Amino acid sequence: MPTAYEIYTQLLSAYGTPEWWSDDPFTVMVQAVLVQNTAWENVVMATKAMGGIPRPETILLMADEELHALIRPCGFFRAKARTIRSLAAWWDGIRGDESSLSTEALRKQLLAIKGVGEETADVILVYALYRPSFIIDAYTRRLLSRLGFQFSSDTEIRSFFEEGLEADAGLYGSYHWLVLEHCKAVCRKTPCCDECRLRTICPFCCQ
DNA sequence: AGCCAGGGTCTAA
DNA sequence: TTAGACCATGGC
Repeated sequence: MPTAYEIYTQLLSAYGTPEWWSDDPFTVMVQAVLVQNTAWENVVMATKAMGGIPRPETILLMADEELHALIRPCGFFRAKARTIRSLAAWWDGIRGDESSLSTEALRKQLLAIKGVGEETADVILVYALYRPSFIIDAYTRRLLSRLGFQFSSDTEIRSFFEEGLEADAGLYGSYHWLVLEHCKAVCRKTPCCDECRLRTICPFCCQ
């Protein structure tokens, strides 16, 4: 079985240096909510409809109906609008002094927001706040499963990565992005080829 | 037509 | 503490 770092280097050599989500923290927060159980293309659609993700202050001034209409293509628009509003208020309040808070404290605050679960909290911590908190999503679980790992909980998966890697937000962000690149290319729910069944990371098959 | 997409909450047992 | 229902839309 490969180590967490060996998986990373394989992905890196296969897909090259990954991109960062966005340099604007609030954009990451909003898009992280919009993409919940939704195809990324729908998030792009909504982002364009808004002419870019608005500032938190702007979101807070919008009527529900307006916000609903803008994010409708992403689905679950009532719940997501509420979550985005909560995030806007939260970020508007602590922006600037968040560096004095520990990663765990920030994570706890994020999880206290309705509509923000573990994955979304970790995405925000890594890509918006540059804190190392490993992101575990369906693709991560699927890739590990294909590689032959049998974890019984996300806690175990988190330990596998966080104990096998430097606690570095840049590394965690790159890792998550690479897993995404890989799974979009080859790791669908059903193994798509013999290479996948053989538990090999195969970036070159099954487009 | 039905399934999937970078989830999360709530409820029941 | 875990499983299942539910939330909503767009693409294929």
